[in-house]
Amino acid sequence: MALLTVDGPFDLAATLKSGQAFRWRRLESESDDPPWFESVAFERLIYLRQSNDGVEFSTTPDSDPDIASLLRDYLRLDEGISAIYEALAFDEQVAQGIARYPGLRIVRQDPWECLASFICSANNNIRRITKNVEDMASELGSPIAGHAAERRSFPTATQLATAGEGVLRDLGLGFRAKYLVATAERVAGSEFDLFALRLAPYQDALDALTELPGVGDKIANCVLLFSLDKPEAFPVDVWIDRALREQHFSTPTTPMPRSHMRPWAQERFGRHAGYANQYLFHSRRLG
DNA sequence: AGCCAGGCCCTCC
DNA sequence: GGAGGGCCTGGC
Repeated sequence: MALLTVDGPFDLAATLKSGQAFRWRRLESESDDPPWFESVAFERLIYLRQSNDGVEFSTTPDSDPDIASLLRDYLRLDEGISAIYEALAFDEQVAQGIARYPGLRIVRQDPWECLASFICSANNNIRRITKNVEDMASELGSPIAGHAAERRSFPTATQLATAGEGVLRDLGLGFRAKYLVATAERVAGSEFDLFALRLAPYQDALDALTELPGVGDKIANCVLLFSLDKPEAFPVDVWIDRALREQHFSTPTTPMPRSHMRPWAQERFGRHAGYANQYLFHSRRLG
């Protein structure tokens, strides 16, 4: 076991269970200690637990000496969260969210797993998205070295494309199956470089993503925010729609259509729009 | 029974 | 460009 030191507010449970990533499980704790969270990443089983000093972690297998830096990176532990909070404090609704959930952070996931997971999110609920993602891993992913009977890595684009629509439909993915396969084929091919979008400007990356089947503006912005280093991304879903409508567009005779909300919010919140989004979403959803 | 769930796509206008 | 309907599935 080892420790990741954290600077500034950090809430592991809120961060891992806020609908950004879908493979974190809260394990039953035997005592009053904080619970462990388990996931599969970096071809390993990953365990994280909040402690007074930061985040404890262990992985299996544990042979990689760089795993600590990978986890720091995943959890964005070196992000200057306090400065972001200060920059967003002008908005009353966001400020209330920050006060209620200090330390809720935006993670930095693997882009492919993030993209495939959010394709599953269309017209779906978080509970079922979680099941869909886990079922794809169990059925199509690769086992962890030394842990053949346990959870598997999320399938690569090639693994998903090879499986085909029928297999995914049988797994219960519904109409998303054809989108998953078609997008997996594009990502597995040589023309579309998903990882390279981390270095592309926001608008270029957005345009590229929305060319993919099953990926519209909302899902693209989720992928940009949670995996492609675009902190200005602002996914507008039903919860954000409600939150903004209630706060800012409740009275006008012509209510703002959803398509206008993202530009409006990005103008308002600027380069930290993604954090504003996460707080509006989390606060409104948990009520 | 009918509606909703962190949408997207297609068709019409 | 935008409004309307269909879509897999599961839970209430």
